[in-house]
Amino acid sequence: MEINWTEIENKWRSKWIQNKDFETNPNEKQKKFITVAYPYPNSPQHIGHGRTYTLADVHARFYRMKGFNVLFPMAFHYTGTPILGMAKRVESGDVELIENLKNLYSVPEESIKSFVEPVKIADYFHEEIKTGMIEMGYSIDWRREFTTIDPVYSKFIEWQINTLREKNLIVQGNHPVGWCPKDQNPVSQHDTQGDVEPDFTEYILIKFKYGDYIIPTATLRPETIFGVVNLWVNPEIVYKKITMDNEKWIVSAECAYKLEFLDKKITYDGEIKGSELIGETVTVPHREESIVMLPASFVESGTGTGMVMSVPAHAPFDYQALEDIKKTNLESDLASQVSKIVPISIIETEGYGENPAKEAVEKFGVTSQNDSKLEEVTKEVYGKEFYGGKLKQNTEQFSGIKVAYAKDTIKEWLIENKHADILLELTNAPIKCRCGAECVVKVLNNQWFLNYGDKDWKELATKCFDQMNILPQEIKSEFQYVIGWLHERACARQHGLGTKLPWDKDWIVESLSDSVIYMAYYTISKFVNNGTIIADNLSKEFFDHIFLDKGDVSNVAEITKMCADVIDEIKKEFQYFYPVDSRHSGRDLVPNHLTFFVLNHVAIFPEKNWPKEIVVNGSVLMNGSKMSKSMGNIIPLRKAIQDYGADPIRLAIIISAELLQDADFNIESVSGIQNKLESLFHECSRLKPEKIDNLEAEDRWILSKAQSMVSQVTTAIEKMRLREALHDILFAFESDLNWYNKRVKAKNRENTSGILHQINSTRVAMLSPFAPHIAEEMWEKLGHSEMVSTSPWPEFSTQSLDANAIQSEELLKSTIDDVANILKVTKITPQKITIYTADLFKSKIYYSILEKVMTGQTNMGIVMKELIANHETVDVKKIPDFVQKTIKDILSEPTEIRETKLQTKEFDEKQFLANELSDIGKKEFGVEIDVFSESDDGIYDPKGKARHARPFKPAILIE
RNA sequence: GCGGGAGUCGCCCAGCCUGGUCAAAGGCGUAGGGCUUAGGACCCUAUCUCUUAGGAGUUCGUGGGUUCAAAUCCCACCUCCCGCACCA
Repeated sequence: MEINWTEIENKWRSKWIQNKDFETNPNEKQKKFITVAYPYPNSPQHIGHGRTYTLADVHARFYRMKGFNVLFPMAFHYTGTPILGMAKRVESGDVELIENLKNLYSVPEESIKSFVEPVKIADYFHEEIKTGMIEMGYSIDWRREFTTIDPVYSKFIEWQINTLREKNLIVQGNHPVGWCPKDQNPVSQHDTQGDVEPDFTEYILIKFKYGDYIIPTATLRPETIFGVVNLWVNPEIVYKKITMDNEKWIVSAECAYKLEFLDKKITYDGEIKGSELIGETVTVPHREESIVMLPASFVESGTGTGMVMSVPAHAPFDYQALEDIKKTNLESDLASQVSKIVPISIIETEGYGENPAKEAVEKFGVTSQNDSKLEEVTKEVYGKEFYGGKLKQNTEQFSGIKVAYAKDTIKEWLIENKHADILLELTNAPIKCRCGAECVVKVLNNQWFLNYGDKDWKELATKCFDQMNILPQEIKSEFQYVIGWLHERACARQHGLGTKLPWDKDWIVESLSDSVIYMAYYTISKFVNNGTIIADNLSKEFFDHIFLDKGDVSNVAEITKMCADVIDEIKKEFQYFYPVDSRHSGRDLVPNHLTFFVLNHVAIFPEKNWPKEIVVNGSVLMNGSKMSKSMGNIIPLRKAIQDYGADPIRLAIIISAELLQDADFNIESVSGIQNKLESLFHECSRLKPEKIDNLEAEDRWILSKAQSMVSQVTTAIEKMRLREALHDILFAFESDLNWYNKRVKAKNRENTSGILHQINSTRVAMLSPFAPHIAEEMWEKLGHSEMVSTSPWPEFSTQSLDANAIQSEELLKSTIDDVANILKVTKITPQKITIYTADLFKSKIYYSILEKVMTGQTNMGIVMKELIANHETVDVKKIPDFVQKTIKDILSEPTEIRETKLQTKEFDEKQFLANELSDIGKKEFGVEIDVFSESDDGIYDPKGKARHARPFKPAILIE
C-alpha cells in the first residue's frame, strides 16, 4: 500500500490550524522564543531555504513537546534593491528574466505583467513562500506576520535608527563604492555584466615637484620613497595638465578622469607629451633630492597616474627598465646621468642580499621590461619583503620596523606632510554596468554610517557573544573575527524599498540595517494585525515604553491615544517573550546579519534582553553540486513537496548532514526515507496496545535499549545534532529491533505486540518534530486519541535500564557470532555444538581484573603480581595466558558495558545460555546446542576445549 | 594575504571534542539468495588482505611526536572548499 503524502499532510495541517496549536500567547509556562531569518521575496524558496526553516521548526516543535510555550513567528523582508532591479528588467522586457519567471518559477503571465511595480513582485513571492511554509508543516504563529514596509514597521525602524543616533552610533562621512557614471548609482555584483563584484585598492600618490607642477606617482609601497632614484615616463603618452584642489598636477588622461569621482575638484589646463618630460628633473619629497625622468615602455596610462617612481633595488620592473635603458643610445647628457644612478637598498630580507630585484630578475632569467615573467617576479619579491622584510637605517625614523607594519605608518606620515595623496582604483577593471557603461570608483559624500568600528560597542558585543550559546561551537571564532575587523558600515541608500531616514528624507535605511532587531517587533505585530496598534501617533515614547520600559504609561496613552491597559498588555507581551532564545540562520549571514543582530541588540536593549543563542547551518547541494540557475538544478520547494511529500523532504535534508556541513539533497535519499517511513507506518498500523506481563530476557533488553535511545536522542536535539538524533530514531535502533525479532521468532512468541507498541509509540513521538504529518498519522494508527505534536516528549528514566538484561543479551549475541565465525572459517556443516562456560574461579579473577582495569591499570605484569599476592586468586599462576586475554577482552568493550558488569557481579552464564541459547541456536544453525560449565561433572569434552572458556567468552566445540 | 572548514575502507558519509566499544556505523553500488507472473519495493548473506577454530596482518591526506594504547591528542607539511562587506 502506497502512502498518499498529500492527503495525510492536508489532513493534519488543517487540524493544527483548527486547533490553533501554534498560536502562542503569554501564559504561566516557561517560554522559548525561536526565530529564523525572514525571507527576501524575490523568488520562490528552494530546498536550500527549506533547510534553515526546517531546522528551526524541528527545534520549535521539540521544545513545544518538552512543555515550553514556544513562539515561532515569520515575516517578510521587502526592503532592498534587487526587487527594484527586477522590476526594471521586467519593464525593459528582459527576455532571460521573463523566461525564468515563466518556466523556472511558473509565474502566471498576468502576474509577470504586474511585476513592473516592485511591490507586486514582493507580494507575489510573499504569498508563494508563505504557502510553501505552510505546506512544509512549519509550526508558525501566522497572526504575527508582517512585511518590512508596513507603516507601523517603518515607525519601529525610525525609532531604532533614532535611538542609535542618539547614542552617537551613527556617523556621517565619505565612503568609496563601485559606481556607474551613467546610472549615477553604486554598483554591486548584481548590477554588473557577468556578476563581477567591483574590487578596488588604494594607491598612495607620491608628489614629486616639477617646477610649479606636481608629478604624482602611484604606489602600493610608500616605504620605497626612501629608495627612489628616478621616475619612469612613457614618451608615447600625452599627459594632462590639471588643477586639482589648487595644486597643478601632470597625470594621464585616464587618471584625471578617475580623480573626478574621488571627491576632487579638477579643471583641465592643457597637455604635455611624455617625450617632453624625458631628461627633466623632479624633486623627491622629504628627501629634497633631484632625480631624472627616464623613458620606459612598461608604464601604462591606464594604471595609476601614468608615471612611475623607480626603486631598482626592490622593484624588478624598475631594475630591468634601468638595465634596458643602459643598452640604448642616449644623448650623452642623459647617458651620463643614467650611469650615475645607483640603486638604493632600503629593505633587509632574509634570503636576499643588497639588491633583491636584481637577484630575482637574474634568477628568473628576465630579459627585458616587456617580459611577462616580471609580474611573477614582482609578486615574489614583494611578498617576501612585505611579510619578512625590515626597513634599514636609511629610512630614518622608520628603521628597524617590519615592512608589513611600516606601510600604514609611512602612509599617514606622508599625507600629514602633504607629500602624498590617495587614488582609489578598480583592481578588476574593466567592469561594465548592466547598462553598458564602464564603472569607476566613487567617493560618496555625506554617507550615513553605523559606527561598528566603535571600540566600546565592539566590547559590548563581545561580551554578549561570550555569554551566548553558539551552535555549532566552531563558528564562534568566526564571529569573534568578524567583530574584530568590522568598521563603519553604510546604513542608508538612495534607492530601494524601505523606511526613510527620519532626519534626512533623501536616504532610505539600508536593508541589512532595518532587519537586526525586528524579532522584538513580533511581540507587538499581533496587536498591529488585529488593529490595536495603528501607525498614526506612534512616537518615540511608545516604543521606549514597550521595549525599554521607560516613561509613564498614562503619558504614552495620551500621546498614542491608546488605552493604558492595552499598552500594558503589549508591554507584558514583549517582556514575556523577550529575549530571543534561539536565532536560526544560514552560515552566509555570519559576517553580516547575525553579527549586526547582536551589535544592534546590545546597543539598544538592556542586558537581560540580549539574545541567548545562535544556530547556524550550512547550505544545500543538489546531487553534490551547488544549486544555480545556470545549472538548472534549483528545485522549488513547493514542487518538491508535490513530488515527494513534505515529511520525506524534511527528513532528507536533516539526515544528510550535521549543522555546519553542506547537505547533499538527492532523489535516492528522499526515496530511501519514503520507504523507511512507509515500513514504520505499516508497523504502527499493525500494533495494538496490549497489557505487558512476564517480561522475558529479550523484553527487558529491548526496553532498556529504547530507554537509551530516548536519552541519546534528547541530548542530541538539545545540541541541535539533528542528523544524529534522526539517525538514532530511524536507523540505529532498527538493528536492535532486528535482534529482538529474531529472538522472539526463535521462541515462537506471540505476545510481543504490547512491547512493540510501547516502543514504537516512543519512536513516533520522537519522530514527530522531524516528520510532523506522518507522525500524527502513525500516532493515530497506534490508537492514541490526542495529537502527537502536543503530547509530551518521552521521558528518560535510568530505572528502566536493566543492566543484567543488557549484558546477558550481549553474551548471547557474541556467542552466536563466534559460532558463526568458526563455521565460516572452517566451512564445517555442524552436527553438534557444545558450549562451555568458565568456572567460578575464573569469574572471580575476571572481576578482580575488571576492577583494576577500571582504575586505569592495564599493565599485564602489575595486574599479575597483584593477583598472585591475593590468596583468593593466587592460582592464576597456572593460567598466565588467561590474564592477558581477559585484559584484552575487557579493553575491547565500551566503558558503559564494563560498568554494567561491575554492577551485576552475580551472573550465571551457564543457566542463562542453557535457557536461551537452544531456541535461537537451533534457528540459526539447525542443530541442538548443549551447554556445560567447565567444572561440571560428567562433562562432554572430547577435544579438551572446555579449559579455554573465559567469562563472557565461552569455549565452543563444533562437530 | 587574513579568517574559517575539510581530507576515513569503490562512491557518499559517521566516528575525532571526551584516546581503548575501531578493520572502523549507516547509505549507495556490487555479488549471491529469498519473495514476486515480471519489474519495483522488501528481507537475508557477503563486500581491506590472509586464514579449515572464534585468529593474524596492513589501513583513516603525508611525515614526525606524546602514550601501555592514536582515525581520535600535539607539531610540521601537502591538497581542496568557503568568507573578506555596504549586497540580500
